[in-house]
Amino acid sequence: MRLATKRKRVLKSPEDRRAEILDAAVKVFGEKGVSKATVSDIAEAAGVAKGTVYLYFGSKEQLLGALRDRFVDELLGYVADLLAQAGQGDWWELVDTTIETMADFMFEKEQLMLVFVEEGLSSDAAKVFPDVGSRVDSMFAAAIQQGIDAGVCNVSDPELMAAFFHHAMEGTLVHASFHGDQLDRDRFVAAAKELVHKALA
Amino acid sequence: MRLATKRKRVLKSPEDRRAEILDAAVKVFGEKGVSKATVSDIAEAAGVAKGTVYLYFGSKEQLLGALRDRFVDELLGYVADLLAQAGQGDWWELVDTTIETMADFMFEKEQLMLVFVEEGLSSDAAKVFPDVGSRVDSMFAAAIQQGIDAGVCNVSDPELMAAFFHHAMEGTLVHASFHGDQLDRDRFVAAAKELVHKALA
Amino acid sequence: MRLATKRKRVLKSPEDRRAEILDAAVKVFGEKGVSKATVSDIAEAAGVAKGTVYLYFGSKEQLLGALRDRFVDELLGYVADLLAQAGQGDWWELVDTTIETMADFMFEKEQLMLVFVEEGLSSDAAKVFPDVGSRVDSMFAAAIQQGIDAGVCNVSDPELMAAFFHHAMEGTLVHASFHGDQLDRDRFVAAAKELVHKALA
Amino acid sequence: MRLATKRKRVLKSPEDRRAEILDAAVKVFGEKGVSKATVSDIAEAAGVAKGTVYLYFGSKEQLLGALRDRFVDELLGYVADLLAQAGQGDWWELVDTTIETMADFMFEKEQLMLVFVEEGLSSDAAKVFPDVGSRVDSMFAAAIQQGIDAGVCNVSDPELMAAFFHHAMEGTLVHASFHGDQLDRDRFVAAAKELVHKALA
DNA sequence: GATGAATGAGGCTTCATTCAT
DNA sequence: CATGAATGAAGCCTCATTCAT
Repeated sequence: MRLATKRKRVLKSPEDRRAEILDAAVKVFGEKGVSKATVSDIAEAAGVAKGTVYLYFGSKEQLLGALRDRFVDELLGYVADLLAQAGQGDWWELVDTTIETMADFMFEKEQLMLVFVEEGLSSDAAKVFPDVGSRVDSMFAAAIQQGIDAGVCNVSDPELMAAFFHHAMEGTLVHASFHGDQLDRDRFVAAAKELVHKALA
Repeated sequence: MRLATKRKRVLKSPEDRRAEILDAAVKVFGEKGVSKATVSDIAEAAGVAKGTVYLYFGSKEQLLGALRDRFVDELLGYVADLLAQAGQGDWWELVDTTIETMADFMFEKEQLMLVFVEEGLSSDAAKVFPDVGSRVDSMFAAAIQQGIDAGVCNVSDPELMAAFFHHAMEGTLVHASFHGDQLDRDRFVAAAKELVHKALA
Repeated sequence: MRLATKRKRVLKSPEDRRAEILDAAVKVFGEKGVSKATVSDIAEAAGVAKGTVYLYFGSKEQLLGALRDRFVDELLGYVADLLAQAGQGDWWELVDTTIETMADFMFEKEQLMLVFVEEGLSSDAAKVFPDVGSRVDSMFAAAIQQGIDAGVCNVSDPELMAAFFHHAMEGTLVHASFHGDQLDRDRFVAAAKELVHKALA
Repeated sequence: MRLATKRKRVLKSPEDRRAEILDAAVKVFGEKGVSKATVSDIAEAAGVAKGTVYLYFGSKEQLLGALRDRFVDELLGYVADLLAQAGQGDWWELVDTTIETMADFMFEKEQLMLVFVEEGLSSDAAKVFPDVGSRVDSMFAAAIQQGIDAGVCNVSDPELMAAFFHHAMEGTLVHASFHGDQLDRDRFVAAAKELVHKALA
């Protein structure tokens, strides 16, 4: 006689199941780290059996890849929104909007970023998938260059400055997030704006 | 008589052995990532047998801890040098020296930083050992506060600004290092100085 | 509404369904081996869903048993035909007919024999179901004994000789079949007749 | 507190360990069949831990390959002995010696043959490794051809006849072995000689 | 009946750790 | 001290079987 309570068999739409497992993976990877997290952990967090995870994702590695894909998709969504507003104001306004949008995205995807900061280093997947971080840097650098060309701002090394802004925000947030410190969004945005405005002045 | 070739037994002082193993660990952890790296890998890289690693370090986890300890010690050495020069010039000079010193330290310890960025998040060790990153942030924040108090600089949120500076530099360097991009030290220092000077003006 | 294409639901008589699944099982077991073949493979080859296989056969093991039953039934059909002709000619004619009948049966059931040669050894089913091979041996042995009693042939060890004949034919055919060599039926029959005739002379 | 008794750690020469594991593998594969046998079973039968099996053989598949290699080596040893005696007597004497040698080999390697009869069909390894059975057939066929050329024997289809002899002996022995019937060596040899002598007369 | 998503026991394999030599 | 063969817990993954639809 088995002691284990048998999980109630629940059928859901494939999309929902997939999303549930991905959400559980974000949670578990974020909490225990990618390599310490087991597929069992993820299955349990998702409320499904281990085998179900393999029904939707061929392997732990592929599950991570799917996570990355979803992350990129969401980031691109944010970027699209940004670009839509690009023509509607002056350059400094766009800078502020960008900072706020990035901050909001980071706050929202806090845990997922944690996963990729850890996993990105050393994983083979990192070499296969496009590096989202580098893309963001390039976007920022191009925007700064536009400001310089338009004569509204001034900075010697737009590329490095873009990387600095990106990692200043991301690193600070991830670090706080990992240590359990709750960072105030408005305070964060205000400080980031001050940093960027002064540095580009 | 066994046919397997026996490693030449080289007698060394325990300190040297320890250091050799730690160096090998930095190399292997940096290349394969902490969890993918095996104790065998490290032993092989150090030119000793697996058992020998356990003679010097109780476990893989403790080996990582020792690595962290050594890192902190070295960082403190750099900081001590910094403080020794603190009284010898004005505040802005100290800022520049700090930036240069940090940059040099980071460039030198590039690979080791990679290890801790990967491992630091989610590891148990992170909770046990002092968080070096937070210490650096505090140091920076205190220094900025001194500048404000002395009336030589101005910034609304010294704490966040300190964290921004720290992660801007660290994140940019680690990111480049991981992607194999070689960053020029002087260019990096110049950009960092511009960032900090303008942000604190 | 699901996007997955639904298999055309074809209603058939249970007997046909059963036979189709058994045929598919012979094919798949023969190609991949009993243990490497999955129930999914069989279902797919039969053009039904996995669950349907379990509607007709309680388990993979029982499916194999059903296969064996059908094989035995077919073999018995051949044997019945043989016996019907037993009285109609002399003993040597019966021998030739037997060889030809066995050969035809083996050529026809080539793949199925492959399955049982693999599975038969070591399987639990082998202990439960009657050993067809032994039955054939006994039949052969009895026939030889009749020839001896009738004074038309001569051999020291009818039992072993019967086993030899059986395995000579079966082994040669299965071996060729497994290695993909196509064996000519007439050549095979001629050689078998020569073997048996001379050995029993 | 663990209930499992800890195995005493015993160090042996690699050759002995390897041989022990191979012997255990023969036993377990023979008893349970290759696919039903687990690596744990083999380890237990060998009196070692599961990991030890992987220290000597990279995988279950490779263990099987090593078994096959050893089998071939042993068979070749027997063949070498045979050839050494080839020139020393007349052709019929060689035939008898061959039969006896083959019988002895088969009786000795009974269980191992069981393993390969089962495994050979359907395994990928079968395609990679040379097919021992076919080699034996070719050897037999060549020997028969020599007899024909020398005018001492007569048969229409040497190749098929060789295959018949081979499978008659192997099949009968494996079949008996699998069903637990103990076959008398001398009786077996006598019957085999009668079969071959009469068939080749 | 028919389907195939869901389940979970169990197999293969890795590797941190131990300890006889 | 140093070694590396031996160990076994634990993880990834497969697939026979079940059952809601």
